[in-house]
Amino acid sequence: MKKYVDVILPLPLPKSFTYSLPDECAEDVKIGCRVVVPFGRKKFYTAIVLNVHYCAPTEYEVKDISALLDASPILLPAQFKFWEWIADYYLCTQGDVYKAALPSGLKLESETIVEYNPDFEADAPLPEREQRILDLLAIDSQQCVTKLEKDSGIKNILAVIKSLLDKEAIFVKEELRRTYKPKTEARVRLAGVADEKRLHILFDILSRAPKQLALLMKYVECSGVLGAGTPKEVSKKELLQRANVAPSVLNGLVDKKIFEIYYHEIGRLDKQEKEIVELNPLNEFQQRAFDEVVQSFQEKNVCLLHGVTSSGKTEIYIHLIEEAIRQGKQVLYLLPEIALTTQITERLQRVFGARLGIYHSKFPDAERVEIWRKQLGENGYDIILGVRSSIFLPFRNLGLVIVDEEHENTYKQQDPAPRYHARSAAIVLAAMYGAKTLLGTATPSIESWQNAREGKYGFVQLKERYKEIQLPEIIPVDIKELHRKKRMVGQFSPLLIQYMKEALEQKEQVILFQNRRGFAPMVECRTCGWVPKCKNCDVSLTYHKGINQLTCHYCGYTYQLPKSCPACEGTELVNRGFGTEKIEDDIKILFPEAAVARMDLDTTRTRSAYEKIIADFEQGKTDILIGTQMVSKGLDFDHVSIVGILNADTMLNYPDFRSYERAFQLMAQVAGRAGRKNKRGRVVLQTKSIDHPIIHQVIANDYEDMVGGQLAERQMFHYPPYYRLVYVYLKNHNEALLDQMAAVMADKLRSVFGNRVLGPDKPPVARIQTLFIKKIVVKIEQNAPMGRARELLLRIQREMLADERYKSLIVYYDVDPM
DNA sequence: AGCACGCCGACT
DNA sequence: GTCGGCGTGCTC
Repeated sequence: MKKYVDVILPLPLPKSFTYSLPDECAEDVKIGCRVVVPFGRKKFYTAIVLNVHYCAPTEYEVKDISALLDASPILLPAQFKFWEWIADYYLCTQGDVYKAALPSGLKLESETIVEYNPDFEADAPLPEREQRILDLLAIDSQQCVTKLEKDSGIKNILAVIKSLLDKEAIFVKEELRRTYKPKTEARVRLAGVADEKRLHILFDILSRAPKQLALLMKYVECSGVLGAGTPKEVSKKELLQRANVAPSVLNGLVDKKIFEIYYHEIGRLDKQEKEIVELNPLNEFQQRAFDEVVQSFQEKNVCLLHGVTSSGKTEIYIHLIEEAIRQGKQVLYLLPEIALTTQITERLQRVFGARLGIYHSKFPDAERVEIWRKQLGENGYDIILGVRSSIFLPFRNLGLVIVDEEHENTYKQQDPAPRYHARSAAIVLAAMYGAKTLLGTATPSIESWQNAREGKYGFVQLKERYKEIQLPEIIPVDIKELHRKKRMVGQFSPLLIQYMKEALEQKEQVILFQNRRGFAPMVECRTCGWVPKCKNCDVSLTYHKGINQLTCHYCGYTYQLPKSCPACEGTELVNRGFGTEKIEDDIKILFPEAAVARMDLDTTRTRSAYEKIIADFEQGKTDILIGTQMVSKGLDFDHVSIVGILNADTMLNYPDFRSYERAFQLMAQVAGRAGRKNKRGRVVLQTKSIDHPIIHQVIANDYEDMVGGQLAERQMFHYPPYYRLVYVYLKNHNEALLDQMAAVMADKLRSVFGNRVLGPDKPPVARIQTLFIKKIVVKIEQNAPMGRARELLLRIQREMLADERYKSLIVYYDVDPM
């Protein structure tokens, strides 16, 4: 009987697709295996088998799968359940989840390759664009479409290719791009027999080639080929190193057919055993917190650990991990992207050695593929330390999930779908495995705080700082007043400059913090006030001094900086706004002697760049570190005596219901970087709103006061944690039609959800790549059944799209937006 | 998503 | 009159 499979494709399509299995692989296909399938007219995708059955579809013609990629599943059954939950809860497709979950090395896609036909002779001169493609193909006869498009600069390249194809000037084929290559090592062995007799003959032959002879001897020594048992394998690199000869010597021996080179597949993962140190004993307060956490896990699945900065939360995590491993369980330790530094990885590596695996988006993809594979087997890592996406890794026996810095909003994926929150998803994942979740932070998110207060989560507090480091002194500076009196030097108050001077004189370090949000550097015409904007998106462009270009932060499009203003022809285009780059320039003028480093998205593109900035600062090579929120995360520096918060108002004025909460968290975290073992640190907090309650709460480090105030507001205005939010985004090319559709959709929503619906509104960025956007907010009571609300939302979406007039509407959701 | 088909305006 | 623009629909 013919066998069929239902598969998930890596596309935002709501349903699965059915393919038939050719007889050769009918027996071997299992749920969770990857298969290559043809989809649409020419494309091939890697799909995941969801289901194997004998039920022949009748509505359409079924295609065969093209290939089976796995002998055994690469997804464990528990993961399917988890994917389903994510797709359901966050209102996206399983294909969206699949795309986010697997490292790209496991998702091969086909690519169209264009090949030149050498027999082609043109009857007539070709159109210019077609000729241009052929000229490119003359250089390299086989190229992929994307490359040709880039090199030729032709916009609608498909039409040109189709025309050339009709003339039989070119051929096309679909090829699977194999992104994952196993790492191999070149190894050396003797060609032919390797007994003592032959070796003596070889020694004689080489008597006049001393270098080659020495290399052969070294090989004999390394491989133990004359000893008993099988000779050891010898890597080329190691042999050359130990014999201390040039590669040409080895090549000579290969040419003489004495040696041969072969390649052996090796893993990329670090296997070398590290020296393992004993756990640090917990101090009295940590021990008490540890016991309380263990206690709370007796009754509750989730526990919130609220520990002030530098209270040694990590040490408690380490002891909990140790405990979980002793019980034969696996641990997932989540960190926000920016906090995953060498500091924490080294600390864990020292204790857990090779039992620790690290999963980070800045690691090479091939390495992530290998970690995935290792996790599938029986001896996966005991601990995975990773970012948001590591919740998708396979686990056989998960026992504990730690979400460190749980308040961090980078745990929420913004774009593209799935727009999931790794904290919430991790709690669900843990529950599926019967595992426990620990949320740790110095400044809990209001949601988690509320859950703890209501008894849904356990709650443990740790109020004593480690080694009695004092909390820093926070000094507010009213820059509104100083600006009025013209006492400010650029972005710096006299007090901050004075403190910085003192610190630098005493060889102490300084951190300056400038929130990026709302403060991107822009260019403005001094004469008419013209500001360059993106031609696709409704945003002003950001100026990057390093590359002297303007970039759109939404679509990534770059522009040359115009020489004169296109509106008034004025030539004075000035820099507006104070990004970290501008501050760096000013500091270099104010403190020419000081070594300055900047840490923001631009300077930390690569993992090594990021680590270098931190290492330099740690080792005192840098005196002043200027940065965005990145500097606030989980870094412990020993010689920072001054922290400057340059402008608190950018955080307070952000138009978002979470802005006060976030401002408090950010400032509290940044302030926590100041202070050393024997000297109290100082934080200069510059603000124009000196009387703002949040400023007072930061100065007093009064988290509970902040929460109290915020909870009251959230309850009054119907926001989380009392209500769940769902943002409904609507997109269309036609602005007028979009407005109309948004109004209709909002009415429909109001007819079911009543006054829980807000909008439609224009979001801050109302147009992205020629698509106009509208946003409708739906608020749902925290204790209302979410499943029912989701059904209603989806029903209304179906109704809209069923209408002849509205079928060009694009709808997507952001559940629990940040 | 990505690709083909089909309908409209600006050019030879 | 055709070429090439993009809106619409379908993919097992």
